Amino acid sequence: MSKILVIVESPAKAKTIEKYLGKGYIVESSIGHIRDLPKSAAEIPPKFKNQSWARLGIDVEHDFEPIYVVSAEKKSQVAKLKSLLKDVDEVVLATDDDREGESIAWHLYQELRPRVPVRRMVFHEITPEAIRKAIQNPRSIDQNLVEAQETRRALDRLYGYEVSPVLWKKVAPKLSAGRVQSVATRMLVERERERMRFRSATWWDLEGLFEAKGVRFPAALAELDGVRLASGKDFDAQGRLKDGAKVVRLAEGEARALAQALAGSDFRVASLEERPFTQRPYAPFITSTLQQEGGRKLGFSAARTMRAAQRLYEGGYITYMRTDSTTLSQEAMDAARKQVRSLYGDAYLHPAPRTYDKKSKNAQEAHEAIRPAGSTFRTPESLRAELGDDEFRLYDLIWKRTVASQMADARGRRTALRLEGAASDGRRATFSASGKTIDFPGFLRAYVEGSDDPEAALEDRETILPDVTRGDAVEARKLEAKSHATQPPARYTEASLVQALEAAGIGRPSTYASILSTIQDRGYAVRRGTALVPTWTAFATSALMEGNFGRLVDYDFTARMEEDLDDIAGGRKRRGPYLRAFYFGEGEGGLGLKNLVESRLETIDPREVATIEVPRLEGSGIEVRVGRYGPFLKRGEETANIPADLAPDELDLERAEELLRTAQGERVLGTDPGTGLPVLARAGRYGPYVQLGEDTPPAKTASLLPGDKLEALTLERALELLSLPRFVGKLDGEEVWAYNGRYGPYLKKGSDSRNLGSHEQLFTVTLEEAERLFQQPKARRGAKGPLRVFEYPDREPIELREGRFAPYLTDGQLNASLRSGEDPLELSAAEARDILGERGKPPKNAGKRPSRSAGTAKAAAKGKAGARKAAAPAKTAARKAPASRAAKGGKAATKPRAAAGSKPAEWRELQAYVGVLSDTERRLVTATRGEGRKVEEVAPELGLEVAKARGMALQASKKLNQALREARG
DNA sequence: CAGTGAGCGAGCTTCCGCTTGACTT
Repeated sequence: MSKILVIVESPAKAKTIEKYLGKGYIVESSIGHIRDLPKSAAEIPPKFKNQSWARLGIDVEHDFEPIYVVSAEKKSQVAKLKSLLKDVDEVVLATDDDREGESIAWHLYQELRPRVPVRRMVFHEITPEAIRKAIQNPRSIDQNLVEAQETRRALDRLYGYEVSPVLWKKVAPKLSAGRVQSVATRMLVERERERMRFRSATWWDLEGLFEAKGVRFPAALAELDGVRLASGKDFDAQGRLKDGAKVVRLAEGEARALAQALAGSDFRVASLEERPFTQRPYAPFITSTLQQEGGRKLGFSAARTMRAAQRLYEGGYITYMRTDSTTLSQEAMDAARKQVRSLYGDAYLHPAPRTYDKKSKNAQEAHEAIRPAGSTFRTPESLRAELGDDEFRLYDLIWKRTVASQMADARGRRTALRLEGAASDGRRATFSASGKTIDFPGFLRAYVEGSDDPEAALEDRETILPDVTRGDAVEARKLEAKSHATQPPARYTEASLVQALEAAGIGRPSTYASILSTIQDRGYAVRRGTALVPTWTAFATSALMEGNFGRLVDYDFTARMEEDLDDIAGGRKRRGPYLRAFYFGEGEGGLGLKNLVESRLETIDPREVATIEVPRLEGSGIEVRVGRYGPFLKRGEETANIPADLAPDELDLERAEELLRTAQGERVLGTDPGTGLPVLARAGRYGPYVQLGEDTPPAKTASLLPGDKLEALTLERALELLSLPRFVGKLDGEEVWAYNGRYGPYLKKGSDSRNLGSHEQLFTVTLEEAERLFQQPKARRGAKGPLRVFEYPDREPIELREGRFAPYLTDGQLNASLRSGEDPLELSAAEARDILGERGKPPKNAGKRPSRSAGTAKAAAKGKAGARKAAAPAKTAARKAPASRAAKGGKAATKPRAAAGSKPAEWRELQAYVGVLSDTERRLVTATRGEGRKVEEVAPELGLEVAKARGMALQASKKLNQALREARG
């Protein structure tokens, strides 16, 4: 008997199908994609490593030929499939019937290279008949569809891997950009910008409680003397009444006076309108709506909803949970209708089977809607005992929604009632009340959709009005003036962002949940309650993207891409030309990503990118910037960290001033008894420190030591820190001092120095210990020694040393760092030799450059290409290099000094270069540094604000130092 | 976003979309 191997994507699906197919069939799964472009350097096959395009995983020079690798976690599955292949006579590739599914089938074919016949087929429904029918109608792999997928993959890779590095260099390392996440982030940012520009308007009205025929009901003032009362929709986002709005706007006093004037008035029914309505049930669940309702009704995050759904699917309780199709199979339709009839009766059944149009853009519809599995739906109650809590609640939701989708419309009436009364001042007031009566609940018996807006949900409930007719008297029980305010547009929640992305055709059901975690993991958004609040980093990134890669964050970008992919799938376009236009800019309207990125790397000024526009701070001289240590405010030389829990739209001028006043972390600890000067704790660019005196420059500063916390610092400890350096004693006639330095604690004796083991030793080290330390050679090469030494008969020994970044190997000529997977303890001599041979490199700075300034180095490296714009790129480079180092968790220790080894220059040395300064700068520095006067005193004479003068003085000093360095060569 | 002296050495971060465990807590 012949055997057939059927390969599907999901193991759970494989299990189900195997049951239906029975003997003669082996059903296995690929577990999704089996191959992909290499993710990182470690996955790139060695033979491509030297190619300039290797980091992309796509040979952009040869028609965008992709490199595919079987990722580590799929290797065992691929091996399993290969071994199963040996014993079968035929292979059936039954992956999903969409672009990705077709591609998986093709990759399976490529990777497995079966020697037996291969057929491609698709199931749209998992029932014995449907599967048997599919098996009888095989087709071949659709190469155009595969090509469309490959195009999509390449475009996403090129976008992500070309643009992300721009962010690393201009904003912060490890950030990312991508077709989906960058648009998602932009949506959050744009909404927050609206909120930041928003000005609220307030108005007043009257709310009354009326009674007629024994029924009490609320009604609100709608008109005054026939003119409509202003309400929220009459105001614009600036809090102004819209042009041409013919309305009355009541102020508080007027509203209260009117309430008084109406007290005791007679009211009559002026009009009564009744309109019938019907309401259709909602479409069965797809991934996005399931996530939305899971969030609204159950309070689940998108990820939690999907975890529960996955378990339900694996247990065979529901159909596949990653779908964009609202279609129910015939089997499901029958089951739902049967259940409606038995649970609610024929009256509740919609006369004909209901179908729902696909509603999302770019839907691929490879699966059916999410619904209870099987041809008979099990009721939630019957599963109570066997399901976990989350699963039960989610199943209940799915079951209700599916059943409701086949039920009858709800029918009811909406009534609008208007009441009139005359005020004592002669004005005529009209109140309106609305009611809603459900005559026949239909599907509402089973399911009411949740809402993001609880107020709207409340209004949705049934409201009963008394059975009155025109002219009937109505009694006012209570009349109250009430204030209202317009609200800014609401922030996105996880659910509403998914909805917005889906509406724009961006992202796929399988990725919605991970999009949300990506933008949170990258620090573009944080959750506050259910709301997603964009961070300042998101503002900086989005502004960069909008200003420099506008087309890539266009909301229609994906939509246009999808059209092009459809053309490729339909054979009307080719992958090559399309990608060449996108990447190289060939052809009309081609984007030309490669050149765009190159030119933007030159032109984008990181300082500009780091500065964020905040409308409410315009003209105040206060800037918001994102720096290495997070967002901060800046006004001249004053700075203050912006607390993480302050949402961008909450930062107004008042708050900003307050933050600057009590600069975060900055506080006065007390007074130094010795000098009488105040002791301040502050957060600086090199971390927290304490400062003696309020002047600029302060009398003294000292960094906090590793165990110290800025928030918990005491005056006592601060004074201790400020007491450094400590005089330890005299050795050989020279003074020994204990310093806390850039590279840690150390002892200094004349021009000689030694590291100390711990910071506490600064306070405890004795002269005897110091003497011993100075007797030992300097703690460099010899002191630490290699971790291990590998010896070889035929070559120099190789040493394994502890490095600043990671352990590394060296033989004196070549060095190579160990990578994450390589254990320094497990390493063998042979491996060490291989590693050094494979990627050993001679030291870069073999004692050539006097300056380690990154700015100089980068500018120099740019050489010919950058010569034209030498000034601008140099500035760029100077800032970005320290940024990338610092963010790695390295402290100030790795910051390069502009001029190694130079001491702060003396004024008399600098004086010679005042020619490089402007007139004002020169007068300022001469007065402060030359004559020792205070900035506060000099500033008014020069017509400057003190803060500005401080900044100028600092700039001037930098210029002078720069000039001095240049002169020294 | 403060100032406080030394120096061998790097390699990586990142995309979107298809799928589950294998890990630990």
